[in-house]
Amino acid sequence: MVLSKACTYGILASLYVAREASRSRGYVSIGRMSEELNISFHFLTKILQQLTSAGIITSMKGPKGGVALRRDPKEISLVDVIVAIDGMGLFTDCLLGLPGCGEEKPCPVHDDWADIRASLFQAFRDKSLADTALRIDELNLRFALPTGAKAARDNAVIGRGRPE
Amino acid sequence: MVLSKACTYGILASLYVAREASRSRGYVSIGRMSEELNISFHFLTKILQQLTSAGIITSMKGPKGGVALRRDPKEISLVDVIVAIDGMGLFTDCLLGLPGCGEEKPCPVHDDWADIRASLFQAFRDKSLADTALRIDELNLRFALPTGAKAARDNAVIGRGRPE
DNA sequence: ATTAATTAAGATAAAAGAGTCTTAAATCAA
DNA sequence: TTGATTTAAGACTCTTTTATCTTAATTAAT
Repeated sequence: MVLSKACTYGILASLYVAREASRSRGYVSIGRMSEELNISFHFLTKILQQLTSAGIITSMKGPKGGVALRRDPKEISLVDVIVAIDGMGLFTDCLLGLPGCGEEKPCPVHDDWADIRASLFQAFRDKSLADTALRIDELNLRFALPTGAKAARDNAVIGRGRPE
Repeated sequence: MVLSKACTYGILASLYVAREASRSRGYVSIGRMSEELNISFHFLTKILQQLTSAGIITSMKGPKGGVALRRDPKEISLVDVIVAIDGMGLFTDCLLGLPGCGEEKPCPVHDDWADIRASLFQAFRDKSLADTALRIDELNLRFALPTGAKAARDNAVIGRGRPE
């Protein structure tokens, strides 16, 4: 797996918050978000805490509490979210896990992987939450996780409502 | 992690066998290979069994036994090894783990990731064990895993012998 | 045939990742 | 102030991956 599950959840949640932010002011409830995205509430909470300590979101306790983006969604890239949860490893580590691999002492696949991970980094550094959230609405893209195993078919899509 | 540890070990082992094959005939001892690559013998054995059942290598028991490539190393690509151990997921799955993500029903990052995973596939499909093993010798590339934690510095390199 | 060397295979263990549960702390509303 | 709501934090469980250990099966050499 390229991204950890926690990281993919973090991205989906960030996009969800970015979309909500463009609709109404105020904080987005984690409980509601976990239901709509079909992500375990407590697990999601932990992930959002990581995003909080990374300075990507802020949180507020109590009624009407929840989370909100800390900066303008135009200024937050997907790389920011990925790095906050999975670290820089994807963009820096040797594909074969050989420590010390680099330009001076490359591993057998260094050159190819270095190119590819660089384009990965570039693609996701240039993709802001704002852009990506906008694309979701414009193209009516897939977004939420399926509710069950079989749900891989009747794809849940935010904005159209989800099947019970 | 992009590739599982088992998969990176499988690649290193395949390259090792390819290099040995170009030197002497006969089977390559798993015990010796595990020592030189600093990979746990029993774990490596299991990985090689996967490569065996995938038709990439053959094995022989008994004295002078070991493993050998089943086909011409020019005809075995890194993709073959990766797929044998980690499956096709890296080259087919949605980055965000959304099942059903595809051209018709893309996820928010589908387009970028589809490009990148395609170039990943292409790069490693066009890289044969023969080519890669040759490059190791020509450029005196890094190859083996470090023996310990600190060994990340005094990088072990096959062909120069390893420090005790 | 016997023995030593070597891979195969299965059981077990340790570590990491993913997910759940409980309690505490903060906030809002009445 | 009290109570309800919501996030924070830590302990705990479950699963998968990684690694080890033991025993069996096969082969070569004597």
